Amino acid sequence: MRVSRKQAEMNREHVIDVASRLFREHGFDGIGLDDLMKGAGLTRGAFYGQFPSKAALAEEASERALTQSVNKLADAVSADADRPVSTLANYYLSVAHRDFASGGCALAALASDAAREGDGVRSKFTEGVEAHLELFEDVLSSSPRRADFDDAAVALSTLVGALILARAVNDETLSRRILAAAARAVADDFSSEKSART
Amino acid sequence: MRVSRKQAEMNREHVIDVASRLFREHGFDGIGLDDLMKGAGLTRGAFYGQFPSKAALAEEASERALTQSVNKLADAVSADADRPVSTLANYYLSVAHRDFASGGCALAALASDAAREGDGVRSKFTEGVEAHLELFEDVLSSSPRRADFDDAAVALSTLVGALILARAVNDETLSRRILAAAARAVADDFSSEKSART
DNA sequence: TGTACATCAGTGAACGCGCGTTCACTGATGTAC
DNA sequence: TGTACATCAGTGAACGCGCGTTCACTGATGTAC
Repeated sequence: MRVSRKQAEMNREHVIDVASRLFREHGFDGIGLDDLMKGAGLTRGAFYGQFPSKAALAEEASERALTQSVNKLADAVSADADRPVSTLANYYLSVAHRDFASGGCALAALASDAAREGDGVRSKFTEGVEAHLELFEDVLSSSPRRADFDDAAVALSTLVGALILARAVNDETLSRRILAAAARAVADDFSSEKSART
Repeated sequence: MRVSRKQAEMNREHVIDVASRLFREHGFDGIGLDDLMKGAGLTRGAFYGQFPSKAALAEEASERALTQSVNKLADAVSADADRPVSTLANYYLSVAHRDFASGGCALAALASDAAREGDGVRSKFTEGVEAHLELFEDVLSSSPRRADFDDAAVALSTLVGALILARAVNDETLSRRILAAAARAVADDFSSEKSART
C-alpha cells in the first residue's frame, strides 16, 4: 500500500518521535523495532524503507530527544522570568519530571546508555550536552553572580545526577530528599532569589 | 563433573564478582548469561544450579558492586587523610575512573539501568545510595564546615552526574572540562583545602 | 580406615521466543503522454 | 483533463541468531556402614 510522499515523510518523523520517547523510557536495548514501529502505527517491515539500521534510528532519536529536552527547559525558565535559576532547578527536579522519563531530559534518561553506544549516538550526546551547557550558562548568568562554563557544568551535573539517583531508588522519602536537596543547592548557589528550606 | 562444596561456593561467589563487573560495563541488558558464565570459567548450564534467574543474579551483583564502590571510595579517602574532600572528588572524577566503569562506581554505571529494573534491584540501589550518602556525610564533615544529609546528597549527585556526562560525551576536551569543573566545585564547597584552578 | 552407593555441581544439547534484518509482494501514488 | 504504466511505501512472512531457561546425563564428592 503505497502512501503519498508527504505522508511517508510524516511517518518517518513520527517514528523518530516515538523512538525518542520509547528509548528514553526503556533504553536503547530495552525496546525492539517491532514495538517501536507499532508505536508509530506501522509494521516492522516498513522500518528499513526509512532507516538503514536500528543504530541509525538511535542516532536520530537521540538528536531529537536532546533538542526537545533543551527546548522544554528553555520554555519552563521563560515562563517564570523573575526567578530563572530556581525555576530551572525546581522544574528539573520535580516529582513530575522524575516520573515522566519518556518526555523528560534525554541526558538523565539516556546518558549512561549513550556511553556504551557507538560514535554516532555519542556525537549527538556531545552536541546535546553542549546545548544544555549553553542554556545553563545563560540562565545562571541572569543571576547577580556572573556564571561561566564551569558553573554551568557543575549545575547540570548536579541536576542530572540527582534525577538519576532519585529514579534509581525505591524509597519515596529518600528520593524526594535527594531532589529537594539538589534543587535548593543549585538555586541557592546562583541567586539572591533564595528558595525556602523544605 | 561434581565439584567440592567449597569449590561450588567459590564458583558462585566468582560468578557474582564477574557479573558485578560485566553488568557495570555493559548494563543489565547488555550482557547475556552465556558470556557471564564464560567470564567465570563455567558453562551456561551451571547457572541455574546457582541462581533462580538472571534477575536474581542482577540483584546480588548490584549489592556486591555497590558495596565495593563504597569501600573503594573509603579506601581512597583514607589514603590521603589530610585533604579528604578533594581526594574524594579528584579520585571520583579522575580520567582513570571515567575509563574504568567495570571496576568503578556502581551508581554512575548502573543507576539509570536500575531505574528500569524491578524492586529487587532497586532495593539494593536504595541501600547503596544510603551507604554512599553516609560515607559522603562523614567525609564532608571532616571539613571545617559541618555537613548534613543534604550536603552529602548534593555532592554525590554532582559527582555521579559529572561522571555520567563525561562518559557519554565523544569529545575528550569537553569530557575533561566537566570532570575538572565538578571536582573543583565539590572540593571548594567543603574545604579550607582549596584546590588549584586548572 | 576402606568400600559401596547416593548425591549433586557442572556439562552441553535443546526449548521457545523475540531480536535485527531481508524480501517477494501489493496496490495506491506519481508520471508520461 | 484523462488514461496507462512505472514507481515505491508499506505489508507480513521468513531468515539466522542469541537470549533466558530446561533437562538428561556425567562423574567426582560426600556419606553410610
